[in-house]
Order: sequence, then C-alpha cells, then structure tokens
Amino acid sequence: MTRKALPQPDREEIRVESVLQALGEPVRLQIIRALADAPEGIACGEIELPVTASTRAHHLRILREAGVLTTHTEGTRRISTLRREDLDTLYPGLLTGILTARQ
Amino acid sequence: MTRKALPQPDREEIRVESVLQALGEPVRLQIIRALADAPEGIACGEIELPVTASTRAHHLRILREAGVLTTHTEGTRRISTLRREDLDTLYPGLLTGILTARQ
DNA sequence: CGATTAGTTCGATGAAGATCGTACTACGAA
DNA sequence: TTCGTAGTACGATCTTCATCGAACTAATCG
Repeated sequence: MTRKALPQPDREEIRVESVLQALGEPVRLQIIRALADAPEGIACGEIELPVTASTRAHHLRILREAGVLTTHTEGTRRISTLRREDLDTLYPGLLTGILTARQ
Repeated sequence: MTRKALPQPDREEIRVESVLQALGEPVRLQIIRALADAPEGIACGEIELPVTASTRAHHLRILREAGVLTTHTEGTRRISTLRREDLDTLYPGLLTGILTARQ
C-alpha cells in the first residue's frame, strides 16, 4: 500500500488570500464540508458533486495548492483530509466560522 | 447632514459563499483591513488602493451586497463600516481569523 | 499480460469578473 | 446658479476560471 503525499504548501507558505479564494466557490465549499464530516479523510470520488471527475480533480488541486487540504495516495485511491490544525493555527476561528454557517 | 443607508442584505440574508467570494480578492481584503482599523467607519476615497475610483466603487458594492460592510451617506461622502456584529454572529471567528493573519 | 478502476492532465470553450474611461448624480460652497 | 468634490453607473475590454471530453498514468485483479 503506497502512501505518497501530493505537493502542497508548508504551513508558513499558506496565504489567506489563496485560502479565501479557494473557499469562495460553491463546489469547493461542498467539498470541505464533506471533509469536515470525515476526519479520517475521504476519497475524492466518494464526495457527491454536481460536476465531472475532471472538474472535481481541478477543485481538489486548487484546495490542495491553497493549503486547505492534503491528499495522499493509497493504492489507486486518493484520500483527502482537511488541514485543520494548520488552518486553525494560522487563522483561528476561520474554519469553525465557516462550518458553523452550514447553510 | 444626510444619513441614508445603501441597499444591503439583512443579517439572515447573508450567505457564506458570497462573503467568502467577496473576501477572496486582494483589493477587497485590503479594504476590509482598512475598515477593521477604523471602527467609526471610513470614507471610500480615503482608503489607499492601487485602482481607479470606479473600480473601488465596484469592490465596495460587492462587499456591501455580500453583507460584509455597510455604507451610509454623509453629505457628499460615503462612510463604510464593517458589519462586525452581524458577521461575528453568523460566522463566529471568521473575521477575527482573517484579520489575525495580517500578512 | 490485458482489463478494470481511480484519478490526473491537457486543450478548448464559455461565463464571470476586474479594470478602465467617460458620463452622470448629489451635495456643498462661492 | 455655477463650480468643485465625492462617488456611482454604464459600456468595453481583457483576464481569470469553471467546465467538459478525451487522452493519459498508475495500481490492482484476473
């Protein structure tokens, strides 16, 4: 079982603007809400989304490159996890604030 | 001295997506940072920004329509203020989280 | 070795949206 | 009322980006 992580910014490289821009998109918000419910991580394909696989991959890449989530490979699947600790440290309250809204 | 408020959403009409989308733009982030430093409000023109007056007006409108700030007229000037209480109530921690980053 | 499954990458397209200049409105001062 | 100041609205342009299909990579299973 392979366990390779995909390229992502270190904690100190994360920029608020990128994070906010990443979160300010409906589909991507849906993704992080799904991730918030699955602390152990979730396979990209398992998240129900109104877009094709390639668009989904696009959004996941943006979220990953912004530093919002981390992705590692497990066999043929890619497991994504919220970078909760990093985000909570950098912007305390931000994630909770957003998730609290929840509609 | 006139004191008319411009159209903006009520607290219960504010949507996270619009707020995040509004905040996820460099110039607009600059604006709310300036506003955060001026609790009494600030005239649009007094904020130093790398854009023309019309672009500035455009950004202020987006922030206002998203529910991030409120604007009222005082004579020929328009004073903008962060809707801190509303945002803190709806998304506790979000605003603080963003402002904490502060570069 | 195929075949299958999970996902990415690429190029094209169309829709948003950031920007500007110009024209306009509203208020205050002379 | 005429002038100047503060700001908005409109239309055009240019850029960014969400979306898709098709081709590709990588791992697993027969």
